[in-house]
Amino acid sequence: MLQSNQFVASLTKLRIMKRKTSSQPASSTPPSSPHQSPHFPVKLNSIFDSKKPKNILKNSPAITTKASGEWVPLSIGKSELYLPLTFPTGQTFRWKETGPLQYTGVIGPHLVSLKQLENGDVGYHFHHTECEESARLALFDFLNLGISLSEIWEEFKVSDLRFCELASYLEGARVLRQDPLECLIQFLCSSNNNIGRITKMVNFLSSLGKYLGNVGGYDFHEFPEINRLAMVSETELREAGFGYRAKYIIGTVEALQSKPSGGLQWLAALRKLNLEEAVDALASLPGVGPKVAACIALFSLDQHHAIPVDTHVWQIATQYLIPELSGTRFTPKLCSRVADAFVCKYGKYAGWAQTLLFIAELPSQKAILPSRFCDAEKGNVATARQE
DNA sequence: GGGAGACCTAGTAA
DNA sequence: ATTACTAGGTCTC
Repeated sequence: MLQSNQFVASLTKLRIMKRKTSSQPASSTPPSSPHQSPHFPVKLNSIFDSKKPKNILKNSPAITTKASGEWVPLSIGKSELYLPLTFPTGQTFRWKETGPLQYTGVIGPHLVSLKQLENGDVGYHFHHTECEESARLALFDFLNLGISLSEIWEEFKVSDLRFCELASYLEGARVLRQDPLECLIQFLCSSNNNIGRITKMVNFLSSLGKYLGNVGGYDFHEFPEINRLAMVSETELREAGFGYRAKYIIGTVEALQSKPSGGLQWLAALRKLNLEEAVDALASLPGVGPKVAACIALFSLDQHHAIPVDTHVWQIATQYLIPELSGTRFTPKLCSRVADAFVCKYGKYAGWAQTLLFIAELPSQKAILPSRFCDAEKGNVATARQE
């Protein structure tokens, strides 16, 4: 078992003690944006504005914020959270890079920026929030700070030499605790798709939510509620480039609306089930198969040993975990086989281990890893491992 | 039960 | 310049 008590304790302390210790010198970086803000078809917004002028885009006079000012330190250090290995690695498509080592996103109703400070720690800054205290709680929750990354990594390192080596280069790759609805809809968009287009699709849906502000050239919105999502037609989604996933969104939103307890509550309840039950429940939604279900389970439902098995993970697994299957083709049936192998090797937090191994396979990371980590990838020609 | 095909689309490789 | 294939899969025969 894992003892993260001290860690939680220190966090609690952090929360309780009003930082009277004069605020960090804070490397403030107003996010001047070299980025151009993504564009969405504007027509949809106007269409729906007329239908339901409610809380959609009631853009209070454009709050254009800069994350200047103070970065409040989380006091957890880089080993607990390194932003570039946590945010742009496929867990969420809602956060944007708004500066050097700086990412901005929305948690519930709160618009927040995070920045890796010069001392390695992470600082946060709320742009738009009505209650600083609840925003902070939401942030800690979202960052999954109740779990000590370094503690669980210690166990992985002991049992796996390769993990140990990779970990020294890829410190701070944390698993987030996202909102289940947001996570579900995002990964519905992800099937058989690439990050660029997924991001575009997620941006489109996000823009239906309440506008919160602009940071670094990006507009940020609360994630739209189920009823708001239900107002979009399949045709509109297709026109927005969703392809066949349009009907997944429509179908899933309808299914959620029809839940007796309400879709939100139904989703929230999945956090209390065991992994298999949660995955089965998710898979009852159109467009949710084993891979997507595992992503949602791991990234939003506290199912820390869920393993999203895709082609990459299949490669990893057949190379290092179940070499007897190397060379064979990946089929959905083998999903559970792979997942089992990961859990067997890494235990309760296998999903967290998988996350690091997955990140190590990304082209962006391969580039900065010593070449010996890449050798085995080409094929199993020279699987020269420790023998 | 499980193995092929089809499905949207943009980007890259032949 | 076309064609084929891939990319964080799922659904349907």
